[in-house]
Amino acid sequence: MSELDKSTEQVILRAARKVFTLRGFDGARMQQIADEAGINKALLHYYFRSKEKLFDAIFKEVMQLIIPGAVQVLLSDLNFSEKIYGFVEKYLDSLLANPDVPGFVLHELSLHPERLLDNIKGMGVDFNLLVGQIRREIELKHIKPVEPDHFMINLVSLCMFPFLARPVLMGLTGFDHGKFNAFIAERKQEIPRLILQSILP
Amino acid sequence: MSELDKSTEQVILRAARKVFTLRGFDGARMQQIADEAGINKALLHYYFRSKEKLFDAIFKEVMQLIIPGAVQVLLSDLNFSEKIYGFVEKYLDSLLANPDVPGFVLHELSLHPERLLDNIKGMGVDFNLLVGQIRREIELKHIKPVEPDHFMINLVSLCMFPFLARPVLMGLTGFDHGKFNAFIAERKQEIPRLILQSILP
DNA sequence: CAGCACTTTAATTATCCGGTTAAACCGGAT
DNA sequence: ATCCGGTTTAACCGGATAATTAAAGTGCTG
Repeated sequence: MSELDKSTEQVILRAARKVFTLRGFDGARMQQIADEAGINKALLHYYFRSKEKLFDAIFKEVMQLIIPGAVQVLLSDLNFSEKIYGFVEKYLDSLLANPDVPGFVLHELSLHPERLLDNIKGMGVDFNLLVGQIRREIELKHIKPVEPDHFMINLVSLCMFPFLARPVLMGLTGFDHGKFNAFIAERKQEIPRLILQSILP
Repeated sequence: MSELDKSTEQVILRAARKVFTLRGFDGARMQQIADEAGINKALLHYYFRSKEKLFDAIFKEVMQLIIPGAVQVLLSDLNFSEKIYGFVEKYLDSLLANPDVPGFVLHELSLHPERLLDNIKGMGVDFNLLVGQIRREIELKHIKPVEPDHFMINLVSLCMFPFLARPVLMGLTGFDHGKFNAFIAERKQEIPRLILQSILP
């Protein structure tokens, strides 16, 4: 595999990611991906034999893009407040860099949970480890007793939802691109404040 | 238009809603909708001339299903805490009755914001009215000063997101259908508690 | 009965799209 | 120069699917 190979493959993957995340698997067209990559359909199939194969490739890529980075922070040895601030900051940044990935991923997961959930399992996101962390913090009286399930869902909800609702926000309230980004930036303080004051003793 | 007409039309709309919300516009098949309704494709086109027309019909229906009911509570003359508890309770109930509507709506909105946002505008959801309510409560010192934008987004995020992530929850943690519903029921207390303690003086 | 709205059946058209193929081109490596 | 992997071009295939049509049937109503 030559240098050119790699770069073409990358060009294709970038194009595919754009089209797939924008239109979903069912809405994406191989022709559109080829156009976006500046190549032709034939070459697309030369690299990736089928739409499914191409999709699988970018889905893995995209999952690694949103999940693991921010989780590291939660497993570090910062104190609890710092962890929350750190997580939210990192997570929002990675979502800002890929604003339509969350909607894409959740939509595809809801269409084919069984097939796609394996991708998550096999990538080192250990839900139980996080829950264990929280239980420990409770035992140490660093935080009030909370249901770890609700805590995690609350945290992720508050970070991710604005991206899922972005079209509505931008269409209904006068949000433009810049205003939306500023809004998310504000949430780097807003979310930790909301979460923390509910659980700090 | 006879009684039979109406009931057939209703049968079609119910079938279409099921298939569309489950698979999205691009994933939905007219044949599948006909099967689900227990009729044939020809009759589908007899009532709704095209897939687009049928989609428009159910999209309007579905929007009215999630949006306006719960908002009433916020505009009533309950005190602020009661409003929040009431809103969350009502909203979660209507989402529980239509668990895959949120994902469907947000996905379609992100594909065709311009075309679909009109549906929202023309249905009496006055965002500014809600913001006004919040500002008034602040002036009256019923609640601490908050950004209305963040407040509203926080509230909706916490209610809606679990439904968007339901496939993940049910695939990753051992949630089954009953556990999920119980989890949502818990959130009728969890969400107002979280929200309120951040803004009550 | 006759008319009318609704419904079915079955066949057909037109389009879209994923995938394939063959032939040629190009540039770098052997 | 020759070979070869990457690339282009253009045409094509086959299947899926939305949409249409014609013809007949059903059942209610006036």
